[in-house]
Amino acid sequence: MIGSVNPLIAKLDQACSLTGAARLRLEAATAHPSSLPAHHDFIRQGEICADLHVVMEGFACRYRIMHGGRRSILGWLMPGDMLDLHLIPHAADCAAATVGPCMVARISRHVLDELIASDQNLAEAIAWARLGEEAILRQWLANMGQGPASRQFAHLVCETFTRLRMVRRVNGPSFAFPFTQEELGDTLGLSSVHVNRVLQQLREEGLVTLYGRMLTIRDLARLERYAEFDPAYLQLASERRLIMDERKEAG
Amino acid sequence: MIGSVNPLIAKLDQACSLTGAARLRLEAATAHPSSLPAHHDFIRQGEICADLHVVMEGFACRYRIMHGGRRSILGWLMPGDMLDLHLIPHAADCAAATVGPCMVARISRHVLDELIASDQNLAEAIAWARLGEEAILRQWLANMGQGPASRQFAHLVCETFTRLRMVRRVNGPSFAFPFTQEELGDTLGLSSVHVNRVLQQLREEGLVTLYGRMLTIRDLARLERYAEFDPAYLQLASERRLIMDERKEAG
DNA sequence: CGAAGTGTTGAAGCAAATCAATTTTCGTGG
DNA sequence: CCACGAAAATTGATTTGCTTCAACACTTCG
Repeated sequence: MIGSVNPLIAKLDQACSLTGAARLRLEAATAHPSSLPAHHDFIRQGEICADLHVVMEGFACRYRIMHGGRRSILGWLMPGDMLDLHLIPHAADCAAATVGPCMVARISRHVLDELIASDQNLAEAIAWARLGEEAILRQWLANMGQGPASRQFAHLVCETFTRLRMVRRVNGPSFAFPFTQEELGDTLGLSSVHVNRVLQQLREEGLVTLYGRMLTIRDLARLERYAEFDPAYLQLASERRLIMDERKEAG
Repeated sequence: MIGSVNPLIAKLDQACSLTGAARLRLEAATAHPSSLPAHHDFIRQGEICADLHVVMEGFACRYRIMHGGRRSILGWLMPGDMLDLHLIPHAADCAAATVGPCMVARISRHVLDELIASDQNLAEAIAWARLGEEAILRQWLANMGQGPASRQFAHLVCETFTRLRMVRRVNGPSFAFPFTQEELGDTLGLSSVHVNRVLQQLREEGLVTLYGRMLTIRDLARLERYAEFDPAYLQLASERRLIMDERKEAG
């Protein structure tokens, strides 16, 4: 299953049904991703990069080194996710690195401009993708630091599972999960020791297990309740259709 | 001083020097803000609002009611800040409310589209404003939950002071600060009791005092060091000029 | 003037950090 | 393939920052 679907197309198509021509253009633009090893920085903080990166396979993250040496992970990037989607080249306010081995495509600003100019629908889909990106960021802000750590982690798992499903990267209850406990700690603002205890707790409660680099959801419904997870913020795409319909009725 | 400068124009002009015509258009679009009382909701969560709101005077915030009744404040809005800057109408993922009394202008999507179409420079300035918005959001995520609560609060004060300065809303060391301790707690994810103790600590250290609804910075340099505050993320505007210069040299 | 909202203080409890030691897993070269 | 060293996971003991609960003072406003 993995690799069988272009994740970028899957994601954008969910926002605005793409034409065949648009699919072909996207397919061409992402046809030759580079294969990066685990823990490889591909955007440095402060670097001005005009090009767009697209994660095609594996996990990457955005992070920043804080005063005192502590690392803070500010976002996870999964297949179909774009980096620096802003239409303006600017200095990166945080670095980006792979977590496990990754496939990352690079689209030059020039090609991106062409893509957007060529297809109104595609331009709109990209705008929606950016909106979704922002929604996730705000959700992280709301999630982190609120309630017990086990709930926060459970929420993160629910989000990840949903995002992966949207780009057809899971179908069963398990998926590859290359984060170390220390990296999870850097994400949630917890010590790795405490992450370990949280994982044990969730395993004992029969919600989630993490063996090797494989995460398994034991009881999705209970996990979502436990995490207080509401997938609405990830489903801007379907919401969009509601809005379009409303407009037609109004106009 | 307060009210003497249109904060939206001040902000956008910092990103891309505006033409006289653009200033006039912005002035006209924000000429009749409505005056809202304190603690007044003006965007409800889930509401689909196509129009753009601009805070012209006072503080507002974005918030969400969490499972369990707790309120989480996800952003502060100050003079010159725009809400729903996305170019797409969509369901709000969090509510917006005034904190103290506020002046809020409303720009219809129609007028906004005209503004953007009329002036390339203005369109670019708005894109930069959105970039700045995102940078602040990411900074909040990095700030909250990292290090002691007193540092987090100090950082918030530094950011607020800098943002207000950029729109000419302060010149001395003091400024109006209408937040209750409970609202500060909802912002930082702390109990109001602990906020109270943090405030006392910062006062004892001679960094910040908060009397009535007026905040005074006693020692800015020390406060910034204490907060580990780096204003870079707020200065995308000046950075922009660097990038433009680079381009000219390259091209 | 009374009532509600806000700020202040103290005491007790708890979640998570920290420190430190041990085991397990993993990657690599012999 | 096994042996080795390094990275990651696990466990226990201790400490601390923050929460919660509760009472009380102060302010603001109807």
